[in-house]
Amino acid sequence: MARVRSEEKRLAILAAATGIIVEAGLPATRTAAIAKAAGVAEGTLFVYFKTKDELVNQLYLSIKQELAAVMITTADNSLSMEAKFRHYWCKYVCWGVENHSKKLAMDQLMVSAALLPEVKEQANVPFAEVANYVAGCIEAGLLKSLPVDYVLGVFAAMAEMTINYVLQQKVAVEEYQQTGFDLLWDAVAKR
Amino acid sequence: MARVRSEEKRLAILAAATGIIVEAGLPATRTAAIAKAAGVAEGTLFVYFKTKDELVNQLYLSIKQELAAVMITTADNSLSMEAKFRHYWCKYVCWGVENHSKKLAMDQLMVSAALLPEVKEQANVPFAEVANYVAGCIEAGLLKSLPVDYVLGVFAAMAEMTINYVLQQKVAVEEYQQTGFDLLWDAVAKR
Amino acid sequence: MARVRSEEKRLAILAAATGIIVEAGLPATRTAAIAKAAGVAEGTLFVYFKTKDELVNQLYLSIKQELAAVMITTADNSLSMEAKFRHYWCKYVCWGVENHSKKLAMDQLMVSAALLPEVKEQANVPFAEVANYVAGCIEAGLLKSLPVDYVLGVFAAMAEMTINYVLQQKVAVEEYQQTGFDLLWDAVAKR
Amino acid sequence: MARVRSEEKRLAILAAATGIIVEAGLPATRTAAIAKAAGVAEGTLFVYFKTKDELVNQLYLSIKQELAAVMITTADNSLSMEAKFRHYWCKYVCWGVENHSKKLAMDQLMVSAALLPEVKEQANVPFAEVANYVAGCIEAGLLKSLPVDYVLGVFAAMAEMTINYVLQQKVAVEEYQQTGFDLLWDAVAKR
DNA sequence: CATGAATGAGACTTCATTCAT
DNA sequence: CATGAATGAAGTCTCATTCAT
Repeated sequence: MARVRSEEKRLAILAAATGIIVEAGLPATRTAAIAKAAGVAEGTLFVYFKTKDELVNQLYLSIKQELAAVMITTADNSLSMEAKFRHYWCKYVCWGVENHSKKLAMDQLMVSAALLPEVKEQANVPFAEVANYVAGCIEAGLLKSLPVDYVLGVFAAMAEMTINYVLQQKVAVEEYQQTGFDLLWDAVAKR
Repeated sequence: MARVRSEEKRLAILAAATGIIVEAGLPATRTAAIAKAAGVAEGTLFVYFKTKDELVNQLYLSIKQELAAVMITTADNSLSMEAKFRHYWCKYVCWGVENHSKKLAMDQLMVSAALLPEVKEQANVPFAEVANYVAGCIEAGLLKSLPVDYVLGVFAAMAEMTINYVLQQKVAVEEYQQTGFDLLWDAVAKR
Repeated sequence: MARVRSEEKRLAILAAATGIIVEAGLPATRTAAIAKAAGVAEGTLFVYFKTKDELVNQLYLSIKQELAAVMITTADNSLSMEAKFRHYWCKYVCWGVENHSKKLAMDQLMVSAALLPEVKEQANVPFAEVANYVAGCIEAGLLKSLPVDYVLGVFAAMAEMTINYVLQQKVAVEEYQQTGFDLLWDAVAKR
Repeated sequence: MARVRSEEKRLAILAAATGIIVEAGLPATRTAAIAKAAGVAEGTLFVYFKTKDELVNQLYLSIKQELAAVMITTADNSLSMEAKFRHYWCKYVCWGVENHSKKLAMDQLMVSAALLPEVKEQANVPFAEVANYVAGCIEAGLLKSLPVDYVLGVFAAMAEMTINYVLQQKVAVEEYQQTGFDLLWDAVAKR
């Protein structure tokens, strides 16, 4: 990390980057445009992020961490297994719908060659709790006997798809959050 | 008469582009590199595609059309409804696993700002038959009462996810083709 | 000169070049555009003119020769000295107004680095008669004692300027042909 | 504070462009060559001029403004009408002879398709005073009753021609400055 | 000879990054 | 640290010319 002076500026740059990536796509996102949108000089951006690639990686991390926080820190341990599953699902979908830009920026970042594999891994660390929880559900016979990663994949794929559907069709999030969960549950729950 | 434009060269360029996009990512894919890999001069690329963006759009179209052809032209009309659903699924997943490069290139193309909305739409035309079929299944009470687009979304999301899983985990496609379909069917079939 | 087959095609190319040079300017005039406008294939242009530069030089020559022909071959030897001077002037101005495109193309060609000095000289040969005539007028005391080239320069400058004025102001050529000649005569005639 | 944009560099670029345009012609003038001759990096040229075309237009403007300044700011209001006319003439011709490069560059710029009509117009604004003065001379009966624009056209055509003659024949400017003015005066003055 | 696909040098311009102020 | 002018490598695309058909 570069010499950091103002966390506020760092966040402004990340936020500006998010917006421009969504509007223009990552390859067409110029550091100059990010700087301008963040209200800092072109050179200042490089005080906070050594390179554009570092900015991309940091942005990825920050968004993933935010999502993890939303899903996990709000989880109530007193919930039943299915209720917790539903909790994770709802938080994911709602976050995506409410943070449209961050979600779309993620879509860009995930296919970027600039994204380092180690950062990708690091970004998954906060989700370990979800993975553990799913593993528990499988062990408990609540979910089908499948690899944890596959179940997580189904979970994420359905969530992403549902977010996209809600945003594109401009339907109410509540309805498809419910419907989507029903499909997901039917898919993965042991009968 | 002068030399005639060769479809062979056009395809060589598209194939070369696919490979390089997968290796380097779309933004880092240089027209010079594509031309060289296709075995033509740099200028020749622009004889076949006016701009790099047009090449990108044509590549998107060609891959989508190939997938549609694989799914649809092989479908047997004598199949039962569920069997046809399974047929579509298997063809999709197998095509993705066998055409790893094209699948990964698509992932890049789909988030590209160069991809024109009209081309995106055009690429969906050949899939109309699948959509009609799904609508029929819903009407027949075989599938849950959901919007056709949502079911198609679930179908595609699960298929893409399964392809990725097979490729990343290097497991046998047959197993997850089967497993994946079971999940999908449990998710969307009316009980 | 290249292998010539059809004089008709050669002239079509020169005519097409004239038009496009006027519309787009010489640097923006593409050989492909000339060929298309002339109704021949791109390669055919190079059968008639080895290079674009040769085409430019030939075009310059052909226009200058046409102007010379118009001025000189129509001159009546029975005319008085002043009348002949006026004849040359009128023919020049009228030709320019009636052959707007050729005149404007000349303006482009004359400042082109592609125009060879030897061709420039060669283009002046047909005008020798005018120069001789002017020399005679000076010797005869009709015109001021000035270098022939300077008088010719004044003649050409005034003619070009008058042509431009008529074309830009869209006034009648007859009026300024007359007015212009009066100015020219007052300028160069010995009082 | 960062480095400040230097007028010096801007002028160096314009001067370098002038020289290369004269040597090579406008179409063969490369931005890389201009930058090198100006002693700046290739990219720097585009800090001062967004495009090559803008550079061309700015150069045209700057030369025209310099000529206007030379002609007008040195004019003495106590001069008689004819003397002022002579003053304008002499300044024009001398400027052209002394600033050979700028004069030749202008010849290239004037026929360039890159030159915007609005810039052409803007370049004429500083010459309004000359036009007004000529109008006054006509009204006062000193000059023939002709449109102001036509008289200005004759003036410019004769001046340009005289400059060219002096430069090509390598004769003394003083002589033809005088001779030229006499011709011009005989041409436009009322007898 | 006529055609137009093929060529590749080279043009203009962009943009991440540096560094003088 | 903040600024934004300066940099120059590198990218896309053009176009005069060649040459297979």
